[in-house]
Amino acid sequence: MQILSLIRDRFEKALTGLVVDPASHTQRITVARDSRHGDYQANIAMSLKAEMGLPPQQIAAEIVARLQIDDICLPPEIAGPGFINLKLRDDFLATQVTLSATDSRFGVEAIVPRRYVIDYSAPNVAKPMHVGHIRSTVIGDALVRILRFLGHRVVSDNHLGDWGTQFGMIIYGYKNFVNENGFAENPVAELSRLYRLVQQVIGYQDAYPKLAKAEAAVLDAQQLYQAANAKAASDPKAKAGAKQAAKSLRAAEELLESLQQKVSAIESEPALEAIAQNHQNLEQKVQFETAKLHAGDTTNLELWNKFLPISISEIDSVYRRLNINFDYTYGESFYHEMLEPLVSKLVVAGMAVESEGATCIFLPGFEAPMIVRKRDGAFLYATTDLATIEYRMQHFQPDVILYVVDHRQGEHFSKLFAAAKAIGYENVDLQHISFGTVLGSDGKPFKTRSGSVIGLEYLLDEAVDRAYQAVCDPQRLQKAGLNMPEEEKRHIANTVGLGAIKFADLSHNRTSDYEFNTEKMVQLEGNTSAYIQYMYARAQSIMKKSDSQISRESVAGYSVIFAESAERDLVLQLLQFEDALHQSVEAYYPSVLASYLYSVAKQFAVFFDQCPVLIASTEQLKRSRLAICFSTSEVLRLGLSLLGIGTVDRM
RNA sequence: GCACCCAUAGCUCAACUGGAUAGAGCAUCGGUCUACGGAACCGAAGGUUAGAGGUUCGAAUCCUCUUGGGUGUACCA
Repeated sequence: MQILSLIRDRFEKALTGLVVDPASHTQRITVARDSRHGDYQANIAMSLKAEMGLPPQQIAAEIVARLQIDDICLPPEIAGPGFINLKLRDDFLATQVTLSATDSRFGVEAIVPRRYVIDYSAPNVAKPMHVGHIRSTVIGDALVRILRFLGHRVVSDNHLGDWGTQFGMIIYGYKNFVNENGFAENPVAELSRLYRLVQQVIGYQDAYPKLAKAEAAVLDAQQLYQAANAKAASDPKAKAGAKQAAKSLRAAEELLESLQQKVSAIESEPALEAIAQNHQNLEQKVQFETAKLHAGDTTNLELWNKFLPISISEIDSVYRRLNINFDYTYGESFYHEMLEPLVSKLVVAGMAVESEGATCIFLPGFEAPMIVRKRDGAFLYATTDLATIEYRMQHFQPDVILYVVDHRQGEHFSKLFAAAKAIGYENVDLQHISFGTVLGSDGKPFKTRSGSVIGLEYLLDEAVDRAYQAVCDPQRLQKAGLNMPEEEKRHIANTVGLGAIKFADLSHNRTSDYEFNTEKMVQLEGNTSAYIQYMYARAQSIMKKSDSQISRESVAGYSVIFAESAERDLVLQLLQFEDALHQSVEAYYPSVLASYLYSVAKQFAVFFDQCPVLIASTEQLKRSRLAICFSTSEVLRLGLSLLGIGTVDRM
């Protein structure tokens, strides 16, 4: 039962014959922001002033007169400049909540399905996963779950980076620097070491020749800065120039510092320095290995086949912990054979042309073209992405393809989507579900103090450890009267810790950057999953203690009554579950569902505080409150599960 | 240089996409309860929504400019 759409339907009927396009106005009916204005509000009349040429209050009165809604609401009230305020009838709320509680989907109805392909997570194989991979993975997974629950047909696809330069790096690294014993003992760690080693040396070789120039640039910038400052002192108009100069100076200094870091990382270790000396132009050598792999070189292909499962098993272990599954994992390599024919086809059709030796698609509105084949004949990720669209259209016939990828690739996707349209894919809705950066507490991209990235597994471990300490603190458990075996404690810590990481991510508006702070997110108070999980556990505990056996089958016999306002407030929120789901996928913001669940949990805490259940004044009231506990549990458990977060019966 | 994004309470974030007195959580201060597990509940304080104009019944939200930050920018992904 979607209350909002029910109300909108009634308004649409009332507006029919009154205005030109009734449906377009009903979007302006929303949950009341302030409960003093009722439960829902319609902000329609004001915007109809121009169309109807009447004062908004009069329009509102007209609408209300035509509105048939008394089976759901109390008589509507008109307020302020023409708001129509609605308050739902108590008997309606009571009936609906019982009805929902008897349903395993809490009354959420399946809708006309659309076909979705959701492209998310997409880590680079052979590079260790880090905190940056959390967002795509967790947001994508939540969208898959919610859309599926609503009845859509969803294909989840992990577009693994399994064919890129990083393989050239570990192939070269393996051929030249492998520690055989280390590889035999722990291949994942050894590959990761090789990757870092090669990356460091390339970084060094790239940075070293630039050092002198960067030093000079800093000196120049300093001079310019001083000159500009001197000028600004006498001439206020030159102030902007001085600021600009300060900015340039800072940029030059930062560049120099990062170069120096790369250089000293190698020079501080003689072994690394020797490698750098003995393997000049490593970047080109690595590119050569990559090119050989792409060309089908037997040795490199064998190595690729050897390394791939190793890296994938590591990634899979992260997915297993996070309980994330994909329908398909078609990595870049999967599309490899399709690139050449695709580019040829585009060239023949005249859609791709040669420019400066590269094969390009020029797109109106973009300065630079989309390059689909490099001068040296190699293909790029743009090529793969186009081939991927083609493949998905042929095999999945989606109405929508969502790319859950960080915002820095915004321009790439605008180009890709324009190109896809240009080559004939006009009937698919392509959307870049972009998200912000994960920051450290210094407001900069999340890294260790020394600048290296932190492994994802480590962060998961940390969250679980902290959760264990907080939730399974012996004193706390004793005070709560909870006696549990070690195994259960670990299970709880796992559910709470991993939930905390997911929830911290999902509760933020995806387009904002957010600060990653394990300490805070597992602090287990405030806007965290632990708080919600805790409220769920408390509701479970009450039901367990009652002698009546409430269940989905029996709850129909527990009619709901409102003795306190806390009960009505909670029930109203529970019935907005379906609205929250629809709203969260409307523009693909899982954060809408996350904050809905938090406010339900908070509302339950109020109910819990003010409405004794087991010792309620009458048996009827006790049964009503049990039904409310049951319904709350259902919504919290279901809702969290749609975010990929679990619950436990006690914690 | 050009393009896109951002700036909201001391801190971390919301604000249903133009609605009524901008809300939560931390932190601070004060209060409640011999009720179902004190990770509880209630209250106070905290804001010229970076600044200046504009659009209209109405702006944190849309437009213009200014300031400060981030990101991307022809052969990496």
